[in-house]
Amino acid sequence: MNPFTEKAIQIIKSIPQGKVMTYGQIAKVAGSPRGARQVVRVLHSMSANYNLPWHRVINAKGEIVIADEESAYSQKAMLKEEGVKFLANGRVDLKESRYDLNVAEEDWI
DNA sequence: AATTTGACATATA
DNA sequence: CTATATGCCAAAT
Repeated sequence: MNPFTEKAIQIIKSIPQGKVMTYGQIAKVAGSPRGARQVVRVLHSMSANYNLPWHRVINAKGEIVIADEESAYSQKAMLKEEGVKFLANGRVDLKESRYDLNVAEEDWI
């Protein structure tokens, strides 16, 4: 694994309940500002193995754009359970629920 | 090894 | 707001 993937996993695991992060943010913090898609891959591929809270990862608009409707529905339900605020549009309130994370490099791994 | 593929982002019109 | 285009990089095939 490259550092990016490792960091991405750590970051995702560190997202607290009631908070969400965007793909772009995770990628950026993990070291690749344009690696949003890798975050997607990491999630989908590693979620089963690493027990990642994939449901706390959404796109930059706060909208759930997941291909699987069941997954999207579950995600929304879980987020609501955790206290994430949803707007009337069905979007997550990023202003309130986005988890801004600053990495100190050595703290990870 | 080479090519395709993604739970996407950002820019531009 | 929608639509189209382009970039991006690791995992999967």
